[in-house]
Amino acid sequence: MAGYPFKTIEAKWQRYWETNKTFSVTAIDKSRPKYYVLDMFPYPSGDGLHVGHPEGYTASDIVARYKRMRGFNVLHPMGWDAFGLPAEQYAIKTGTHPKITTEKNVNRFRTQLKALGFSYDWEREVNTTDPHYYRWTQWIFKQLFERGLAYQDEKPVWWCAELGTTLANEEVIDGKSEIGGFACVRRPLRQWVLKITEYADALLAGLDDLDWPASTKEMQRNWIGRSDGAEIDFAIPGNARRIRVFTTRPDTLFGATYMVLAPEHELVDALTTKPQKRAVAAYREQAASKSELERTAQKDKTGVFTGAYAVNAANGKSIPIWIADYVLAGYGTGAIMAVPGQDQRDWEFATEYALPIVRTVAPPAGFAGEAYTGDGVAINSGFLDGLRVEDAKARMIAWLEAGGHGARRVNYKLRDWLFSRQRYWGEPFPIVFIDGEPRALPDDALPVTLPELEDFRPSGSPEGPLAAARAWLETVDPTSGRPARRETNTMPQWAGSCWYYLRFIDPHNAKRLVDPDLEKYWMPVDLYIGGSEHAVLHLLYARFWHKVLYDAGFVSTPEPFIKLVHQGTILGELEYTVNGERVAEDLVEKHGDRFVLRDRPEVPVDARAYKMSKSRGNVVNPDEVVERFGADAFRLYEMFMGPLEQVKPWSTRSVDGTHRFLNRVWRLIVDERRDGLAETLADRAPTAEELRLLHQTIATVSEDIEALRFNTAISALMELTNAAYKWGSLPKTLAEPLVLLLAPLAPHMAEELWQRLGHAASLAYEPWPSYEPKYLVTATLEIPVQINGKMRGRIEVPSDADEQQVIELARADETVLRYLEGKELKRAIYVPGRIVNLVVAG
RNA sequence: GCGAAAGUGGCGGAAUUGGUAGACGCGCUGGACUUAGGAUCCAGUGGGGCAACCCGUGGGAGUUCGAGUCUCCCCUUUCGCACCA
Repeated sequence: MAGYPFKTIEAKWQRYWETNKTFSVTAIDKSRPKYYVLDMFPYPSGDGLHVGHPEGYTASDIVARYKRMRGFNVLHPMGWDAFGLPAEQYAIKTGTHPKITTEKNVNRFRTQLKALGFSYDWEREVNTTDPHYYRWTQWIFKQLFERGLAYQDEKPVWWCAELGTTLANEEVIDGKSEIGGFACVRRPLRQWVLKITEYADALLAGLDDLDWPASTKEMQRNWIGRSDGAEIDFAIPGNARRIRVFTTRPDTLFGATYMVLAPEHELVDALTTKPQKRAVAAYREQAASKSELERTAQKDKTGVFTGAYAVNAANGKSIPIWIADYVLAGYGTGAIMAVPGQDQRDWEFATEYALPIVRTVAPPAGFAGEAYTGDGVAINSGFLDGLRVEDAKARMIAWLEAGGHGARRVNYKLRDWLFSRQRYWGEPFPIVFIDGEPRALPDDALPVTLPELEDFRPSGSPEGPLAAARAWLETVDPTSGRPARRETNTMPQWAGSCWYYLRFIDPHNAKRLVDPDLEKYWMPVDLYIGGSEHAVLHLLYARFWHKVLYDAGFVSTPEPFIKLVHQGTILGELEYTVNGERVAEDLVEKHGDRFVLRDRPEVPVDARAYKMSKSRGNVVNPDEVVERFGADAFRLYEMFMGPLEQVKPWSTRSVDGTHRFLNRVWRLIVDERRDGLAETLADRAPTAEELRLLHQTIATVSEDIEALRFNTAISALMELTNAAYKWGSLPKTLAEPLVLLLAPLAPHMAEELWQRLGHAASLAYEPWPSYEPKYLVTATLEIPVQINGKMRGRIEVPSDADEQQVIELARADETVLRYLEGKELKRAIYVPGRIVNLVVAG
């Protein structure tokens, strides 16, 4: 296959960058501005890289290289988020220690990434499973522990039998584990929990100033789930206890006609009257047997009367207390005041069980719905009557507080973060127990390293497999000298990724997490690129840890990641199917807005791209693409596919396009037969047109890279190259900037061309070509002419012509005249430099 | 069900944000050079029509001199959330 020798060139420059430490930022001039561009570091799986990884990595690499040429000190590191289930599951299956598997996978990933020419400072590589690294993960945990932000609690938690471990709320979706999709159940266990709820408001408020995708911010807001309202206590005649509820609508208290407790509510037993005991017990049992999934899936409201009554303090009325599973034990206080007039769920329940409904907000005239949840004027509400919702809320809260019936209250959906796992392959806790009391180990006892084990299997008990490491387990507390027992749980996968961006700044520091001066220089991360699947997991956890470190004075910024971008998923190749069977593309054609079989047009064909998966067999291996087209063409193609953030289908065939483009650039400058520069490379002064196009390209490419619009940056470079072919030659003074513009995108080829153009050093720090608007000025402009809004022709006008002149020229144009004949010109619009529109009648 | 985003050639996508729709690329058609080509170069390529022209950005209405872009209704797709009191 003819073409430029990408294999030789790419290997050559990768070696060059490595030996010359081209991208090292260890000795830098700190008077220059900094730019920290970070990728979400990968979990080094056994499958190696897939084409989705390099999408984000290429984007960040382009920015990193561009910023270097713009004079920034650029921090662009890479590492491994290597604790986690797959290595451990592999260990269970084969007996191979996860350390071995991890090392092998990391080596493979590193080789693959290097083959793509990413400009990482490899001296800063970190690995979360390295004791030198997790020593500091443990140290941060200690900070949390010592501040009361890490505590042990026994509460119902998610337990996944299949994975043999507990999971955090964020890791359980619809009652199934996020990894593997295994069923999970709620089970009370004593576990480590991090008090993320204490940071709920800070995490919420911090979002406002972040340049993040709106959808991601919204997801975090929803996850935190702040709602403002009141807590109200309901007295129970003949009982000293009160039922406390949370409501966002204290203004509707007069309409609370009954109460509902979650079936699990602690007061249920005490409240239930004798005659109701059986029905209540049966209902509770039935509710308990339902999985979380079944419970959320069911839409109809069921419940049972407890036989007890409470007093509505607002109107002194006695209201019945029910239990129903539409009230969740885990939210608010696990009990509600039911206001069927203003809440649709309560309305449905009240209708089902013939409970009274009282409207306390007047619905608008003609309102035909059931419960009315909108704004309006209070009715049937004593001292609130006539007030609008907002005012009524405030008045009611004041009344509740004055009478000791309740108080203003903010409630969150966010729960504290369940932080322990019953697995082997994770960070051990820096904690020992003396007489059952947890104590943090002193700093010089860190890291607590993982003991060797024969059997990595989860024990199925809350202790986890580490409990089997007898010699490791029993120890002596260095502080008190007393015998102690180690914590046998490990930290979740997310721990190591909560702070890795800080370690990249100072990866080899044995004394501190990160040197404060370096931290001040590099933080925050200016651009963070990674998948949206971490919107409420990693990205929320990391912000939480960061805020704790900020409050403790270890970091200087309240937020870690200023700008965040999610790359869109790359789907498999477009597939044509009939009833699930693949059909070759050339047997298919489009009829109207659908695809059908060419020879049987009555058969519809489904055309779509699917998520890459082993089972579907549509996974693309980047190694093969690089082998065939080269890393530069691969990088270019991934960026040329479409907008970075968009989901888009892969097309191996289309990689040919960017490969061809690189070949065209190559041949414009290099002639291998002459073993030197191409004849097309001309030693002449550029023409005005050439300069104009060059500077337009500089402007476009610069703006597009800044805005991460790589697809249009590449097309601009293609246009410049195509033009050079039309010109028949390329002046050397254009070739150099062209090569520099190409450098961030296709760095290997750019370096090689730069060298062949006579430069000794790498172009990595060569100044970015500067754009000069003066070259864009032309003597005449071509202005399109519309008549009644329809395109009819084009005129050439002097670029300094005024409105009147342009309109005169338009009216005099031959083609335009045909349309004006016999008609009356009613109006003429000229948008300077843009367009002329002549409005005619008759 | 609720919320958000998006629907443009055979395909991926452009369109200076209200001003020449389809840049760039894939694919396709024709030609050149070639023993050959899945290499390269040149030309063409939204649909209809011999043409002048007409039609065209999911569908329908509207605002405007002018709408892919703004407004309203509907359809479809994708992504979130899903009894949160």
